Amino acid sequence: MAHPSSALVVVAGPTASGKSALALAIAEALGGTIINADSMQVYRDLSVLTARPGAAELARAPHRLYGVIDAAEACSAGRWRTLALAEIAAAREAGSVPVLTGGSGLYLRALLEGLAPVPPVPAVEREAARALHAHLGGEAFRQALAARDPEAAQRLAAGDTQRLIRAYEVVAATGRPLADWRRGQGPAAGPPAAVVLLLPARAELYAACDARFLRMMEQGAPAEVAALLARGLDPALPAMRAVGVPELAALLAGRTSQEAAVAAAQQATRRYAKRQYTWFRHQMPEHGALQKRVLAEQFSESLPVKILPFIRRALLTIKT
RNA sequence: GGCCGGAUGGCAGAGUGGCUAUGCAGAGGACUGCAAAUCCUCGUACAGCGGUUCGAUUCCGCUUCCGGCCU
Repeated sequence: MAHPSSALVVVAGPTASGKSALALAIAEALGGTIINADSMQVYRDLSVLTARPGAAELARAPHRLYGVIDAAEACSAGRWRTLALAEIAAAREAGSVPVLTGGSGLYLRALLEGLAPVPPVPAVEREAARALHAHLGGEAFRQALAARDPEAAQRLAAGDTQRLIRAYEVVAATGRPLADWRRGQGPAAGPPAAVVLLLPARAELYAACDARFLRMMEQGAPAEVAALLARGLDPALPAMRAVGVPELAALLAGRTSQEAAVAAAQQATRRYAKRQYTWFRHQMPEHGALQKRVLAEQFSESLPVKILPFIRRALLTIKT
């Protein structure tokens, strides 16, 4: 027997804003299932460093998509979306409200707005694009792209390696520019949702970021990184580039002091949080099937009480 | 007390008689399949007061402060 509403709950916000705690409180109150929407918490090898929920939290509500992918693999917005849709369906099947939480804006958007139906680009094609970029350099590569996708070449900066390569591999593999694929799709709205956005004051959040990293150090972050490094994986893999991994790797290699490594990791966290603010302020989907509430504060014991009425109401009134 | 060397944007650190680096921090922004990623943009700062000069952050003097050495 399914839950009366087919809407889902989304708790978003920058790192260390307390979204996991809020999501947990909401899931407990509604009998929901927490589904991870964080690009780094999906990796099995990263637990302490990504502030993954611990045993105590896991016992309070079902958690899905945490630590389900090996660090040797690269997740992606598309792959995550497929996994998330399956988990959402499974939760509903079980009569549980899906509560999505995580700081990866692109993932949330892919879910809430849909993704252009670009067919998967074959690995050979991707490798070819990367090799060509490495060979030509940014500006010449951009010009090479202009021959096939003038619009993208015009829009992207020569230094924007990642997007340049993506645009190139898509035209190369499909014969159609990325923007073309997007147009074909239209404004495909995803599932209806009640969205809670946590945007605490900057100084307050930065302090929380700093304190949390110190806690991670005590909880064994260096050992976690040591174990990851021992696998000898490609340093270009996403998991290898998570905040704290390069910094602690430098510490373990004796290239820096503990104090410097911690400071660098804290700073990387703050920068990441800053980018998340910009994203959540301007890029979060807005459409008819979404009801959004923005809270300018961090998680606190009183927050769930404050926000639950909105969520309950939204779940009942959202058109499905 | 004397001699010498410094004083540059939040920090580090170049430099020049007119066009006022750079790095880091910080801020704003972009963002459709590696997103904890990948990028873009943003700062007349030259210790104070006089003087020289068409023009001083750059030259000179004094003051203050900071270092070093000497007594």
